[in-house]
Amino acid sequence: MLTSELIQGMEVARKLKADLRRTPSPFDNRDLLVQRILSSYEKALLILRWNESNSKSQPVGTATEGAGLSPESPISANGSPLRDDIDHHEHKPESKKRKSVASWMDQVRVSSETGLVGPQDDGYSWRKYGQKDILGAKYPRSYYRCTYRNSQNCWATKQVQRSDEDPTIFDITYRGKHTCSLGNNALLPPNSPHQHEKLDNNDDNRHGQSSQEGLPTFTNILSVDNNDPGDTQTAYPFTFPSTSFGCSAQENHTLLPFPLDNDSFLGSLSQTNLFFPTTPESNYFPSPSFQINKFGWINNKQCSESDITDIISANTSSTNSPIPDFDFSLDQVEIDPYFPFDAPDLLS
DNA sequence: TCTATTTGACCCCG
DNA sequence: CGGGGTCAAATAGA
Repeated sequence: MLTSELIQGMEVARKLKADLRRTPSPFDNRDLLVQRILSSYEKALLILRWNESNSKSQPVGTATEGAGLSPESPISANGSPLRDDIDHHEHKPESKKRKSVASWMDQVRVSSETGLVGPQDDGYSWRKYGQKDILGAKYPRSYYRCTYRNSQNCWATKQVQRSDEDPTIFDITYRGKHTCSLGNNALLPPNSPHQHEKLDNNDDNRHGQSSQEGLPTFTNILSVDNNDPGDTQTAYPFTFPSTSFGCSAQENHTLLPFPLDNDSFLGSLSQTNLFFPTTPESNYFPSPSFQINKFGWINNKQCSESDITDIISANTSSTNSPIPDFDFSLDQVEIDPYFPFDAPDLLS
């Protein structure tokens, strides 16, 4: 039933899309918004299917493909990205058995307009601790850990890998949950502005200035890692706030048209607090404009997971502006569908 | 002087 | 043995 309901909603959204195309509107965003709605449905369906057949293979397949996750992206590809996590529990890494920590991937696309950057902030403060050339990858992978690892025992880490095929896309794999104040609050403003830049610089600069990339567009993709044992997955509740949230948060912004209420689906989204759980962050949004249109926006994602390894990917977006990530519930995984796939249309 | 990044070495694991 | 992830000394920047 859920599936059929989703399909139905998707169909309606498609009709709306077609209808919108017939009638020019002042809002350019409309089409984009509709596309996002569709993407959310697609993701929901994918997830649903995935859970049903969580067995083994990648569930995500379809979804991601659209997104453009590089199939080969090391991250996703690896069979066991999960393994790596570090033990949170014990601060000491030594334990041989690593407990799996939740991990999820985000893809961020930066369009190059401006030149800045690479992937951006997700609102947390990260410290780079390594960079490696990855076999088969054109660009090196950068490793970051939470700046507050020592001071607050926050063991969250992330890896940033620029996509070979599309240098404007960065695959970001997050591992572990933030236990630092930023994480808890979810969203404190990123205190350190520097980080943003750095992030970008690193990856980009070295290898080719990516800096060209600007901010603006991103795509997010959701990917799920299969690695996990199927069970876990099922466990997660997925919520997709994504798209909506960007909008919702900023309500005023242009995007208004966003129909949150209608669908159950959307409705659910709205529920998710993800977005602004703590409110304060809302302020952060970079700029008012930062919404969907052009600038970056932000997405967050989070997931938390229990001990099982899981990976979920969500999207992140990047923009220069600081954006907070929201962490919230651990139990749930949240995914932002922001834009699900890179639908070419959408972008640009 | 302090903090963050760079980068080669080291370690673990398949 | 080699790849991927992390460490940590050296270095850069504020």
